[in-house]
Amino acid sequence: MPQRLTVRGNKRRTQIIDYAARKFAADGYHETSVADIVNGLGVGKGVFYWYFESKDALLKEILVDAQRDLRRKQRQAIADEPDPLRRISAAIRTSFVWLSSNVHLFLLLEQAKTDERFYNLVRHGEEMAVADALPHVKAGMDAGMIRRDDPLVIAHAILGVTTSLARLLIVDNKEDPLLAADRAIAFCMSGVSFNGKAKERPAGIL
Amino acid sequence: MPQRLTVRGNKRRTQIIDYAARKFAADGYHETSVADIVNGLGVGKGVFYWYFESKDALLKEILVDAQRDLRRKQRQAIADEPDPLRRISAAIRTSFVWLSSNVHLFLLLEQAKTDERFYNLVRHGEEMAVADALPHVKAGMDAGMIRRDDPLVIAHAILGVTTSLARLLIVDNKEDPLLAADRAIAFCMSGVSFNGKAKERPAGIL
Amino acid sequence: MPQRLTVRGNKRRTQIIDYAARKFAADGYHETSVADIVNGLGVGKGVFYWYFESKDALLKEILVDAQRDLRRKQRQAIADEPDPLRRISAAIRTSFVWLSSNVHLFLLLEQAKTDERFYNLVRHGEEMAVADALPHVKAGMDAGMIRRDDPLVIAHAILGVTTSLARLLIVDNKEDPLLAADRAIAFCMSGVSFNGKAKERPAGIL
Amino acid sequence: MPQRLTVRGNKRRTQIIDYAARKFAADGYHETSVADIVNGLGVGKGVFYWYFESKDALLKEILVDAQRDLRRKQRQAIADEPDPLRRISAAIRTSFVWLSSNVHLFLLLEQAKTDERFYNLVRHGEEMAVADALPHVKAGMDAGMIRRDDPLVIAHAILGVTTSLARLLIVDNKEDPLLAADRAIAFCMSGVSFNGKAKERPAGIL
DNA sequence: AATGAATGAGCATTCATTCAT
DNA sequence: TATGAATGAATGCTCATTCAT
Repeated sequence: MPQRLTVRGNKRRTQIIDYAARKFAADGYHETSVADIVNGLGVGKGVFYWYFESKDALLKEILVDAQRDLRRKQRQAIADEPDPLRRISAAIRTSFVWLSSNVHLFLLLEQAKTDERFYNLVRHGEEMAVADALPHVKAGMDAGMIRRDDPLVIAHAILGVTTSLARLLIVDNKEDPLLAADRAIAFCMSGVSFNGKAKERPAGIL
Repeated sequence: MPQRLTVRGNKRRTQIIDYAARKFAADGYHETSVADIVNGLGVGKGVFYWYFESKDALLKEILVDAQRDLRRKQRQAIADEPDPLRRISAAIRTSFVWLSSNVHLFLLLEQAKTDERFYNLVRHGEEMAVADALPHVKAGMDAGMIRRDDPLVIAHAILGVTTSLARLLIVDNKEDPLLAADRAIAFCMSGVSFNGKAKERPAGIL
Repeated sequence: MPQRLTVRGNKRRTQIIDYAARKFAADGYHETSVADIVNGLGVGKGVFYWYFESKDALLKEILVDAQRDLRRKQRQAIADEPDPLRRISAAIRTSFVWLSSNVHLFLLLEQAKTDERFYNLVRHGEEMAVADALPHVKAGMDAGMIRRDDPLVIAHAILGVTTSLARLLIVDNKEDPLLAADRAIAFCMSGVSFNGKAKERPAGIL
Repeated sequence: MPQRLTVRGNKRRTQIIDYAARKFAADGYHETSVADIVNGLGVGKGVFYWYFESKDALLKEILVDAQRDLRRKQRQAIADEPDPLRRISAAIRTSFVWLSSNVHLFLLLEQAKTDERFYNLVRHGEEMAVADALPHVKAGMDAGMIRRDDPLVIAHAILGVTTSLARLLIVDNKEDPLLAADRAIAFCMSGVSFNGKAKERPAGIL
């Protein structure tokens, strides 16, 4: 609501965003009341509405921020990589690394995606991530490295594998993100079959 | 609450379950009130609590029913298939067919999975589906048809691809479920690469 | 909110309307909370919203009902009166009688008229009252009994005198409504001057 | 709160009073928050409470100022007029002129009159206006120019006509105030009947 | 004089659940 | 079995007012 924030104000704002994101992820958006948030922070209820127009607006901001942050990281990771398959691998790896240090945001995104009110927002972010990946998938096809299919389908399948294994390996099993990424990459490259020519040589930590 | 239901009572019950499931899927569980349900059915509020202990209990029943139904269908489809890869393909294909005629249940399951209160329930159902698939994955590995990795990881990756492409191709694009399934199978079999020996010969409709 | 009300329900509804109207008039609409109303009636908060969509909706209903009631009474009083001036007098007299037994509704109408949200509603009711009076004013002009001016202006002036003297004589001084009406009629007929030919012979109760 | 204001401080104060008066009149006192006022003026919230003890106190000051201003103007207009009826006419005319250039204050007074908290204040101002008019009404009666009735009733009736026609002709129809005043005067002088001897010769501007 | 931040009681409204009939 | 009525805790949000700087 206020136009310009002081340094103190900006700290408060960030504090609320961070606390709320974790609480939403842990207890659920609907189950977390504004009262829970402000009480948890030990501030008055008015503080919340000083910084955010509504509870919905806060979640939207969290979601947009999270997706923007992940996207930015992915672009950086891909930037210097000429090989299409390696680009895709790098993107997957970045996702796992980002996710493992932002588990709450991952869970929150998954949650929001199933809520009519936020579905479009999350979906839009995903579409952009998919759109980012599309050129590389196409380039891979043109270079004969990737089998021909609708690139959109390929991209969504990769997203599905990433999401699914992130939940299993990172959230539940708390595995190392780079090792987990390698397994997702392996599946995306050759599915259940043995490595074909599409297999890239992983540049992971080990 | 009631022990035994008359024939009429059973119809009412089923009617409520069906209406509620669609409403929950369309508008969201939290956004759908018990009043919405009973008003939509043109009955009094007492009816609801005659048949169900609570709103939560109703959703749980819907979820369990849905997962049981899908699982039963998958078992039937797999029963006569000796080849491990074909079993997996058949399971995927069954999922797509079931999903395409139960889109609301698919969406509801996705939704419930992100809700703390129902997460364990849905997860438990998924674990069973994964458990069902596990022997086939292992058999495939033993037969040298599937590369060696943690079978659980493979199973979850397949689940991720299925879920992701079901949403894209069935829910959003309303594609034919068997064609959609073939694309998911293709990805699961060989990822982005060209079909290796792991590729099964599809036995789809065409 | 409910479609059909039982006898009991209708009683409750009327009870709420009546209690709220008096409370609104006494303490002010804004100053009276829904909690005040339900506590005053000794019922739960949900009861209010079982019968009314909102606090605003309740006030609107009170206002419309009040204006409809007054209008109906005025029409009855005028029905058998052939003389234009006597019709006007009868309408004024009816207003005073109605007002004296519905002081709270009078005050509430005055209050609502100054509230942006209800202004149009009240104004619309007044316009109808004025429209009811217009033909008689015109008839009086045509018959040479009323001086020529915009009938709308005349009608509003009469309304102004009625409102103003009702507040002074009925609300504040608690005078007899018929005597009070006679004073308003006298002013409307000849203003500050002595009775000219426009003076009607009062047919008041005494 | 502050005892003495600097020149700049006085300007601020006047600025707030003026802005708030218009906002209150346009949107309603309750609907206008202190935040609305300070934001509309582009100043901080503290400013408001530097100059005014409370929101209520501000409105009270606006109301008192408005009534004092109108009263002062009426006294000036009446000062040199010996004829009782002409005095009354002059007062009515002054009201219309003042109202037409202070529509927001007129509306605000009407609004405040229906609010328990401000009723007494506004009423007190009106009583003083009535008290101002009373001697002239009495003088008119003594001179045989005005029919005998309770002067208070006559004065309130005049006030009612003025208020009612001001709303119709000035606020709604935006008529010329002097022409509008003439119509109010005509009604006050002879009601609906033709001009008797009570009719004064209007000394309006034209 | 002025600002942005903070307070917290209060408000309208919702809704799962219970109850009398 | 079924209904309409009732409950009341909880929620998101507002806003007059105060405070630290």
